[in-house]
Amino acid sequence: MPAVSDLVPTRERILNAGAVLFRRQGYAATGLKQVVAEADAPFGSLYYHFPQGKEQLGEEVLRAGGAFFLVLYEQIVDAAPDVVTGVRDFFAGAAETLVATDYADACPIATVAGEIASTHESLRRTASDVFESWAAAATDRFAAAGIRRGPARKLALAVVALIEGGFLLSRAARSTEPMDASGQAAVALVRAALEAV
Amino acid sequence: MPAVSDLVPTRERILNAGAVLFRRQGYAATGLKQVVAEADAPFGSLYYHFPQGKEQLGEEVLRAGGAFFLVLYEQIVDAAPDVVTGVRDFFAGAAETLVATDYADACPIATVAGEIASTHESLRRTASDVFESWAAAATDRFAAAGIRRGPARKLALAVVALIEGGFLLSRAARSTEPMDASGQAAVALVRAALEAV
DNA sequence: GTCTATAGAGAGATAGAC
DNA sequence: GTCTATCTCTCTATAGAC
Repeated sequence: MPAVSDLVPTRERILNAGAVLFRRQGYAATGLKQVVAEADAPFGSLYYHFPQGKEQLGEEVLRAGGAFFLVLYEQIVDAAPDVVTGVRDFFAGAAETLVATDYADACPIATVAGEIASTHESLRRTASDVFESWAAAATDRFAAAGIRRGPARKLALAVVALIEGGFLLSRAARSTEPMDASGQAAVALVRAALEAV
Repeated sequence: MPAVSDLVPTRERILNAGAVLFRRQGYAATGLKQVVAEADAPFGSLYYHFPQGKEQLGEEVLRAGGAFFLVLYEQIVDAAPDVVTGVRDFFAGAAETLVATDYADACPIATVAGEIASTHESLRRTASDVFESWAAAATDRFAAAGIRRGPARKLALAVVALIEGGFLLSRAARSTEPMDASGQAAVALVRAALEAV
C-alpha cells in the first residue's frame, strides 16, 4: 500500500492537517510544527506553499471547511423529500458526527471564528463570508419551498445559529441532547414558516 | 482619585482581566503576562493567588462569568411582565452589548469553551456545568409559565443554543442581524410552547 | 503578599543547501 | 519543491529576595 504522502500532494496534506487541528483545538493553540508533523511534511514546505504563514493557512482552512460544509448541507437537503425532512436530517447527521468523533469534530470554522473575531480582521472577514454563504444557501432552499425571502433569511440565520449553538453545547456536555433539542427547534421553526405561506 | 489597584484586591483584578481577555481573544491566545499587565499586578502575584496557574485561572473565569450571566438572565426575565417579553429583552440586551463593545464582548464562556472542549477535560467539565446551570434556570422559568418540564427543557436548550449561535454569527459579521433573527426565533418558540399548554 | 529574574520549552518565521 | 538549522520572541512556570 502506498503511503498517504505519495497519493496526496504536500500542500493538500498540510491544509487537511491544519483543518483538523484548528477546528478541534483552535487557531492559537495549534502550532505550525504540529501541523507539519500531522501532515507528515517538512517544516519548510509549509512556508513554500503558504508564504504568508499561519494567517494564510487559517484563511484557506476556513474557506475550504466552509465550502465542504456547504456542499454537505446542499446534498442532504436536496436528497430529502421536503425541506423539513432535510433540516431534520442535517441536524441528525451533525449529532451522528459528534458521537462518531467523540465530540471532536463539529463545525469546521466555529472554534477559529470565535477566537479571531476581535483580533484578526482578515480571518474574521473570511469567517463572515463563510457563514454568509451558508445563510444564503439556506435562504434559497427555504424560498424555493414557498417562504417569502424576508422571513426565509431570518429563518436561515436562526437555523445556522441553532446548529452552531448546538455544536458548542453538545461538545461541552459530551451529549447530543443540546443538538437534538436544537434540531427539533429548527424543524418547528421551518414548519411554522411553511404553514404561514 | 484613588487608583483601581487600591480599591480592588489583586486577586480580583487578575480574575477580571483574565475574564476580559479570555472571552475576547480566547484561552490559548491570551498570555499570563498580558493578564497581569492588564490587571496592573506583578507577575508573581498570579501564581500566589492561582497556584495551579493558567488552568486554574481559566476555571475560575468560566465559573465567575457563568454566574454573572446567570444573574443577568434572571434579572431581565424576572423584571419582564411575562416570559415571552423576558426572552425578547434578553436577546435585545445581547445585541446592545455587542454594539456597545464593538462586537468584542459576547458570551463570557463561549470562546474558551470551543477551544478547550477536546483538549482540557477539567475546563470542559466546568464549561459544561455553566451551560447546564443556564439551561436549568431557563427550564425553571418556562415551567413556571406553565410549560411541562420535558418540553421546557428542550426549549431552554434551544434558546441557549440560539443565544450562542447568535453571538458567534454576529461577532463574525459585525452585525446584529443574526442575533436579532435568533431572538425572534426564540420568541416564536416560546410562544408556540405556551400556546400548546 | 509583592515583586524580579530567569529557567526551559516552544512558538512563528527565515536562510540557504540540495 | 524539499528539507534542516537556526534566529528571535514569547510562553508558562519557578526561585527566592523583600
